[in-house]
Amino acid sequence: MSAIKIVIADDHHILLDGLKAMLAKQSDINVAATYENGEHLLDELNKVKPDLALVDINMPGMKGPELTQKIKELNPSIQVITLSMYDDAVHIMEMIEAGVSGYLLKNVNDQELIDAIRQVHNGKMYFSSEVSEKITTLVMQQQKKLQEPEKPKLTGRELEILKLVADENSNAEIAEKLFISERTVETHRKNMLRKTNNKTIVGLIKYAMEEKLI
Amino acid sequence: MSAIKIVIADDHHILLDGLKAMLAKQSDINVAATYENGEHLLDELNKVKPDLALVDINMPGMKGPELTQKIKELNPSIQVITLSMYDDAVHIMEMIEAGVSGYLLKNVNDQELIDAIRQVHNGKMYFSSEVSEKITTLVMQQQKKLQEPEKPKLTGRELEILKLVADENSNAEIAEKLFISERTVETHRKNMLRKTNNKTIVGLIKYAMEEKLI
DNA sequence: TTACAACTAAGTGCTACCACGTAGTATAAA
DNA sequence: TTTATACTACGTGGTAGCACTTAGTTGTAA
Repeated sequence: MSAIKIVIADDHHILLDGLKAMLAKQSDINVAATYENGEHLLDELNKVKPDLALVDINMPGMKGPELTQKIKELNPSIQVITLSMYDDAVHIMEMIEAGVSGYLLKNVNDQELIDAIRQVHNGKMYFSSEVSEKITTLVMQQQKKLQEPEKPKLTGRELEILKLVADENSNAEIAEKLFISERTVETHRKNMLRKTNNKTIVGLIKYAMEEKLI
Repeated sequence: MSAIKIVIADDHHILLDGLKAMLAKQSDINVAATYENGEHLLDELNKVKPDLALVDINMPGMKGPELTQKIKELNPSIQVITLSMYDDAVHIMEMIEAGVSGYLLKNVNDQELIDAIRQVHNGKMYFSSEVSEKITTLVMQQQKKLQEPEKPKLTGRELEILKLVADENSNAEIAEKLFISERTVETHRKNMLRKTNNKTIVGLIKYAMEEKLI
């Protein structure tokens, strides 16, 4: 079986040199080329024809998600593993959506990186443990959201009145400002309380602030 | 003038190797030792007697701030530069408080790192531009805070009542729960309104949420 | 020992808000 | 055309909250 041909893009060339040296020691891995940015990697992609690309997530110019997408567009059979210093949900999700097969944090050790490369080359996916945890949490949150009853939507008029209430206007003042009857203002308040499952205006204000409505 | 004797602690040994190789090329810099964690560095500090320590901020075991403090305790003349992948205010401030002379992000290029080492060795401080910006912002926020009228402080009892109010308890319910008179509850509410410059409970709840009191 | 802050408590009267019900009009969706 | 939603509006009655004031007790700082 021939060596896994990989290319690397990382603007941090101290790391790049280290990676290259370390991976060169592996008989089943062949570092075909390294690049300091995504554009150069893309330029040579069709010429080099790697099996796998190891890309930094945060480079000057093209960022990880965009680079990954472009690699996948040019040749979907090329696997992409990202090396990231970010373990937050946003970065992870962006990269997964872009089509990475692996997501490693930059504090990864040699063996784990090599394992990840081999595993991804065998058609599996690889995420370091911190990243896996984040993904699990995200999936759970997503499911929880789906189970939750959808949030009550306030109408435009109701929001208008809510803002005035939050501004410490009395019902009489609101009625005056909106040229409507004080009764109407009360009706709107009542409807909002019902929709948001609150007993008093206090709960409504808390709801509004949590939902950033005011 | 003799070479600057430095030691490096970083658990990411790919980076460690790269750093060592790169710095070794500088005639005025002598990498005396490298360590994979802070404890080892401290153990040998008195033996090696470096001029300057380059430390990672996030290592297994002892973290950057603690390590920096200990280095400074053992020998205040040793300068510390940290290499961090975090550019947030909390990490930066912790390291500055711990006594670092430089704070560089891990995407630093060779020349900037070398410049930083030389500059810090000459008794100056060095922060990479992103870090400087953060510090500037922080200082400005601090000054703004000082100019602002100090926020009214609510007493413990008042906070207790505020939380119950925010939980949609009526004054009567609060009185019952706290074994005090309803009058007293009213007095506390009134005092809070006065202190926070609010007319109604709505403003007080908004204040409490903004200040994360509830 | 004085002075102050915090917590407690009370009286009185007003009114803003709430509960509950009813209902007409306009607009958009089915 | 029917149905649903949003917006409008009114009545009645009850009460929670607010304004304004005064004041005793306790702990602590000066």
